[in-house]
Amino acid sequence: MVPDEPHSRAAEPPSDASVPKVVVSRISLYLRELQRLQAAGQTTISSGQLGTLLGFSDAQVRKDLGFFGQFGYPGVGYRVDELIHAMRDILGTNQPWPVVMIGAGNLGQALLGYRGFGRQNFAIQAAFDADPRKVGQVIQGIRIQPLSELAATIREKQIRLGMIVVPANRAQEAANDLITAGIEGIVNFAPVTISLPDGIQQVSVDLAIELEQLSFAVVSRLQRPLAEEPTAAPTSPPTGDG
Amino acid sequence: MVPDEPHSRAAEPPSDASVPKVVVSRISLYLRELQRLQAAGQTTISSGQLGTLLGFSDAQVRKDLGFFGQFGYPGVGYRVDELIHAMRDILGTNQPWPVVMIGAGNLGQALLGYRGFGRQNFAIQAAFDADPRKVGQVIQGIRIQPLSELAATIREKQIRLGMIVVPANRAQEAANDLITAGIEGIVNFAPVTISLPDGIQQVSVDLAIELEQLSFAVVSRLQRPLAEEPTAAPTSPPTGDG
DNA sequence: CGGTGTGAAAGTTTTCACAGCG
DNA sequence: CGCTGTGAAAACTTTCACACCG
Repeated sequence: MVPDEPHSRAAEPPSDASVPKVVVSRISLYLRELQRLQAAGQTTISSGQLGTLLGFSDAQVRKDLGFFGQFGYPGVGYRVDELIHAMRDILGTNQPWPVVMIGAGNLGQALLGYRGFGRQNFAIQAAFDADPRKVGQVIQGIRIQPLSELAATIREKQIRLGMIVVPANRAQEAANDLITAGIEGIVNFAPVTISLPDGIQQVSVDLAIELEQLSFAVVSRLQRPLAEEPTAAPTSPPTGDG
Repeated sequence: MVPDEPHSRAAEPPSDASVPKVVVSRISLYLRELQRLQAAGQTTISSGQLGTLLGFSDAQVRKDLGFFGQFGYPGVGYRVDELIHAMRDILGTNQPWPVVMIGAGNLGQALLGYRGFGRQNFAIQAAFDADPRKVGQVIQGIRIQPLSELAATIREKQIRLGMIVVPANRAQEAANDLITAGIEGIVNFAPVTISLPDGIQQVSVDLAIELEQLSFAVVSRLQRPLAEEPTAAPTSPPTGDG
């Protein structure tokens, strides 16, 4: 327990050692669930309830939160709205994040229209494509711009995050363009490894790999003797509003 | 070392304990890189080279492969084509996987046209939507069907994997439909936790969460003192053909 | 040599268990 | 009471280091 700061409850910066990635990914899951509970009118929740909804132990929920501060009330649990605010502070999403996209193909166009970003304070503010036939088109209210305008737009709109949605053989080039323009973090949807300078953050999403992980899970379960597991029925799932 | 099987080199089933998920996800990355190297004409690779291309240690590459069998030649490394074949055996992608999709909105339509699936032997063979205005439309060569036809189609086409690409409030319902129809694994793109019976595999992709992980990484780096890191230039990345 | 495969050591994450609090 | 926050123990993952191989 920290002896100074006798009253503060807010999120502290990750005071000394860095927080494991897997903890941060669970924070996002907690937040998503809490937002759902908030919309359903629930005002407090215990670590045990929250964990059960997501398949984690109560101790894991508490340990994860413990990396960032003290948010709970002994005997009561956590106040949902407070915890949401704290987690958004942790993740940085109490502030808006304008995002730039490179690649306006099939997938890029779908991302331009994806409703899930706005709620977490992300907004694609500009989109670029190397194909002159795409440039000038307006998709989901965003005009596709030529790459020559990338750096100026990023500067003017103060954009810090980029998404790469180009074919694999163009991805490194797109990354280089983003870095040159001063971007600080990249989500890469191209199915290829890209190299970035130190200090630039990246997250990768490879859709085919997600399916591979699933096919592995399916075939490896069949090869295993498959013990216990009494074959539950898919009728009513836990709707989780305690 | 296994004393029997004096000659076999092929992938063994995960003989006793289960393989950590993180190992399987790296296997997918190794495979992706190996396929790129194969296309570039490289025929052998060492654990050190492969690791360097992906940012892992040589020991980690060898340990990961060690979960599944022995694939290397001391003093030489691994034969690229052999290792690709072995990894596809491990992941299950030497066989074709027909896939069913529920939800033909923005994102679903983009996934119907995504070229990256075919190479790993996945093919979306049928797509469904609850909206009668979508039903009957042909998108990327696939006719959108009504949900009433789901079970029959899955049976006829022997489909084992499903993708959920519906809004959050429909996702559990879609999952239940898939389970009832006999699907064995689900990729869930809806931003909500879904409950499945034991034995049904799932993988989740939440696009907003990916961006959250990125914003966390960006803001937490700024709060940290940011030691060392001599600021490399984004000029020529390692193209990796040793 | 150059490189694999693998026990043993080191490091990391999860679970346990309980003092303390409203 | 019921639940948090947190050290300590257990479980797991990564790195080390080296025998062995062609």
